[in-house]
Amino acid sequence: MTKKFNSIERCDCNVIHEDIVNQARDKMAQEESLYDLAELFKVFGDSTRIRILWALHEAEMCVCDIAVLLNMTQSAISHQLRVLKQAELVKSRREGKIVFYSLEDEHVKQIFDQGLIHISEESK
Amino acid sequence: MTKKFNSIERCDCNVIHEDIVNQARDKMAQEESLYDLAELFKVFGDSTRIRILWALHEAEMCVCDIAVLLNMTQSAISHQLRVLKQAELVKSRREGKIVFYSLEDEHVKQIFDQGLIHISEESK
DNA sequence: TAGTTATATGAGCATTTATTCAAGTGTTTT
DNA sequence: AAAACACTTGAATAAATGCTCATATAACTA
Repeated sequence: MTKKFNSIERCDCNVIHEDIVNQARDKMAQEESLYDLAELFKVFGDSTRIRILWALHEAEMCVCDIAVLLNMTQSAISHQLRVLKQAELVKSRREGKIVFYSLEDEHVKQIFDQGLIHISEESK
Repeated sequence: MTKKFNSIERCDCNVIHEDIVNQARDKMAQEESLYDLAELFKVFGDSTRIRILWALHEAEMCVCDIAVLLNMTQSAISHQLRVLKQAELVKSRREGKIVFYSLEDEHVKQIFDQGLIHISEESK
């Protein structure tokens, strides 16, 4: 009854597997950008944003075109484009009244593809 | 004043860019698994889960080892391992009282790597 | 059998997030 | 200059999410 279940206490495993834990600790330190990585994937982890990216991979498009394509309001699309721009996944170009959006670079496609490989393996 | 701002109405662009929009529409139909893809990236889009995956890439580990490594409660880790397992990113193996978790396959690493490439490009 | 250890799980709570609504900016047209 | 158009933005709201706490389960141990 003295044991507090919800505290971060060491258990016997931690001692038994000490070398494994320390090894993993080194690996964690090695990659300090794991938080940035999570932020990047968070941007991909929304169906609206991923559909925008997928559409832009075909062609440069303006906000209202994307809106009708995804059957959503311009406002909603504009908000999400802002997120995508902050993540440096898309860039924009103004031509008069119209603002055209396109993919920032080619990595986007590669991140997509790796994900799709996993999806297709899953459904086997 | 008759214009409703927040409805999904066609604008002049949609007519002017008709072929581009239709082309993109074909591309959307082509990949009906975009929602699954978003779900996958959503799992990667959390720092706790991505650190778990990163740790497991080094070695198979039990729940309490991961907990001390990330300085979090066993409960929190267990909840996240459940999410990772449902996404088929990790698998588990029981050995007496202890449950060992490991990566389901090698795609995980590749998805990681693509993300890291983007991160490193960004910070240039 | 009772107690301990390792893990899982359901409910509750606080935070984040995606969308909507309303109002704004910037550009073109009349 | 005024109206129309394409887009942006801030506030509000509803839904989703991650963690905590308490409890449950499963395996081992005394």
